[in-house]
Amino acid sequence: MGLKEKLAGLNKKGSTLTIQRHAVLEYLYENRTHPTVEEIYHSLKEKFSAISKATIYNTLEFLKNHGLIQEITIERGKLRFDYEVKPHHHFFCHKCKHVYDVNVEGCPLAEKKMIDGHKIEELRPYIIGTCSKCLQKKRDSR
Amino acid sequence: MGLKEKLAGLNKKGSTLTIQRHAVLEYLYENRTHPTVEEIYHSLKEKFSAISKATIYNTLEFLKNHGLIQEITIERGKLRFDYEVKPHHHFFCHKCKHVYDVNVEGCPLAEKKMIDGHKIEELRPYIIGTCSKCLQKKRDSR
DNA sequence: TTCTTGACTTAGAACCATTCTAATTTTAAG
DNA sequence: CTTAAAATTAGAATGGTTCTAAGTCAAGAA
Repeated sequence: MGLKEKLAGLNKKGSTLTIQRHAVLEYLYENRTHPTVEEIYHSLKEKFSAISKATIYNTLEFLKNHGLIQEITIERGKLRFDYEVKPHHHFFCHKCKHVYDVNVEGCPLAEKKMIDGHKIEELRPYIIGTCSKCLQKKRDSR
Repeated sequence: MGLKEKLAGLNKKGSTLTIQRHAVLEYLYENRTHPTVEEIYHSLKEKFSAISKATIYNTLEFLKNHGLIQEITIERGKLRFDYEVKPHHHFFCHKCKHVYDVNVEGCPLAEKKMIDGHKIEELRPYIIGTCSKCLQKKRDSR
């Protein structure tokens, strides 16, 4: 979904499209690297020197609850966020700490609403390993 | 794999099977509820009043590196551990905070070693939602 | 057995990501 | 313009995890 479309969806009664919210969503739109909260905060701090970390957290929670962004908890004790909400797998390289999107065809959970009587609300298919770049570095260093 | 088998594997040179390590592994063997570090610590504290939290963390790391237990990072900012290391999906209920094992047949990643040039070392297929018990409670309260 | 060395454990401090709080500012509605 | 609700802010508080330095234990060497 485009940025304008998502922004438009926020201008409904009960919610306000503030400059801060606009900025956070726009940042995620432009940076598809699955940034951490810290990264988002530091970048926005340059534009909006008064912005507070609490606002970043509040805004990310707000955007998530409106289904506009996705939370990623792939790395120990650190939150990351993704502009793309369509279900897809994430790969985390424990060497360089990068998160990659990966496409997995034929996931049997893709369309499921329930499993074992539990209601499925969100899929978080995480894969941990060493990414192609780090594998290459290891080869080069031999 | 049985408890005795795993314990036996620890009595090799370079590593020591201490009382604490034995206790942690045994606790996980007996408690398949995907306990948090805090839960493990509190329970073992009753038996071994001198045991330290650092030991719990060290031991869990140690057991994980020996492939004897599995780390679960399904809940924001909290580690959980699982005696079972065979790949299986986990379901987290955001209402009651319980983690359930679920069996998913036909996962296309099950046997894969690589994806997009990245080396797969661990699968963490997490599902978030509302569990059957919490769904039932909601129904009852209407 | 005793000695020595390295591995392990301990208590508590430090760290750091996240959440909370209270005050202030902004927005929307009347 | 006024008012009330919502949003933002700075900084404190929280809480899970990691680090540190000191002490303890275990295994191999003599």
